[in-house]
Amino acid sequence: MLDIELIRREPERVREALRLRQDDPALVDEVLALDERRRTLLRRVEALRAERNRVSREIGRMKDKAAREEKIAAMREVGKQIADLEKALREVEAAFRDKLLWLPNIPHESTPVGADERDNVVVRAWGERRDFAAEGFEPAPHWDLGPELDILDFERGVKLAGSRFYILKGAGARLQRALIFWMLDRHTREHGYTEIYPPFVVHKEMLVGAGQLPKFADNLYHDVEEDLWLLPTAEVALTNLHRDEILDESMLPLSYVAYTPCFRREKMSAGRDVRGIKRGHQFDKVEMYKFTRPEESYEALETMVGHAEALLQALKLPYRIVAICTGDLGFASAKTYDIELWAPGQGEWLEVSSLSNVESFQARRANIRYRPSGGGKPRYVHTLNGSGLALPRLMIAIMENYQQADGSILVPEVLQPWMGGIEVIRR
RNA sequence: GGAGGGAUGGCCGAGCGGACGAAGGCGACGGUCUUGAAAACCGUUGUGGCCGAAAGGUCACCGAGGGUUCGAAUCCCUCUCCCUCCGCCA
Repeated sequence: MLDIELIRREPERVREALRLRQDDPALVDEVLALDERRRTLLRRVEALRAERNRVSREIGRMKDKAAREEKIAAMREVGKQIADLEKALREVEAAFRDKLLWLPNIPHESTPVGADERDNVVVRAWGERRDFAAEGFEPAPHWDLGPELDILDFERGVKLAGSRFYILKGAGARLQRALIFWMLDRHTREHGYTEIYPPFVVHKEMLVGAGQLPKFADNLYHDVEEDLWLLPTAEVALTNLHRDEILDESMLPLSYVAYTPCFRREKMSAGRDVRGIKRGHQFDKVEMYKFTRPEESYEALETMVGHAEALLQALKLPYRIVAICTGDLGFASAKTYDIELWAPGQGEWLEVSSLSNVESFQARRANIRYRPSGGGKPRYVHTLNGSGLALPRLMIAIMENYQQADGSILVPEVLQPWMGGIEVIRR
């Protein structure tokens, strides 16, 4: 959510932000019009309430019966007016808040300007892509390797839950578990994160707080009976950990990491990436999350990118870091880096991590503030989120990059302690 | 799922229709005193909105949402959460 004062003060800046995102800037003017109506009504209601409060206090002290009745009758009228205005105000306020929730974040000045993903900028790359031609064989895609090795079963996944569901089996399931354990260990022991195990379902308000609702309702699963919503990412739970709290500045920065499954309906991606495990309705992810002071959030973003990179370097997987341009930027984000891995089998770059500084966008929605050490008014924190890392795509990259000519897959060295002695996955 | 009890400021806790944004205590902060500290004493100590250049004014918030009333922390209704007992269950 954006600061309404900023929108009032610099509407053109907000309109420009929407244009940069390829969104319609008219939303800004709708918000401003509602804000104006809201304040007009507020002033009128409050003036009447002030009068009622004043006269009611008088009535309490009055002895003269007739004069008293007269005042009560007058206030009864005022009460009716107040009730009418309050109803109008409630409606305008609801509309105002709703509109405000549809406004995306303002891109940071360092976010590259561009229309769509073609304008994203590769900021650096690490590692050498393996030369399969020199080794004399064609790398196979994971959707062939997995079933061949009996570690991946698409048919039975579909049988249980429909398309876009799959089963990991044997060494495949174990490899994913090894990755989760190993990543959590690195983040908690070396990168200073506190591990969190959250509920996998949350109240609707948590999704509003994190920015998924109202705009992305299509992509979420929810339980109608209890109105509980399945996490599309652990970010939703982590954002709301400190909802409605005023933190001490000395507590900041707070760094959390959580492993959770993530659930997405993928309605909007129907027909895209249907092969393999790249885009499922359910996937696992280890998520990093930080609450920082505003002054240090951009530094924290770079640090967090480093934490994700450290994992890929340890896994010896070649990757590149991409700065997402304004036209491709996520709704809540001011600045985002994606980390992409090369998948030689299916021949494409895979996004295994998306790391964003959303500044105070989520903090405003979820009301997360901190008290400056020197005293003074509470201020909104900045929050950052980043995958560290997403499992299916990491699995794809490992399977396809570590495959051998005979169809077996080597287990990356750092994972071997977690694999119970398995060094090579073979039939 | 059934029966009963509860939810008040950073914490504890009073208030149960009229000057209550809320007694009292604790904690925290500032001051007096002291070589320093403690004790004692004095003072300060919530959040948000609206109007205003500011000073200040005003509104709202006593779990949440409705309602009754001239007036609600206090009365009524609905919901949520917590506690105790019973039932059921990984």
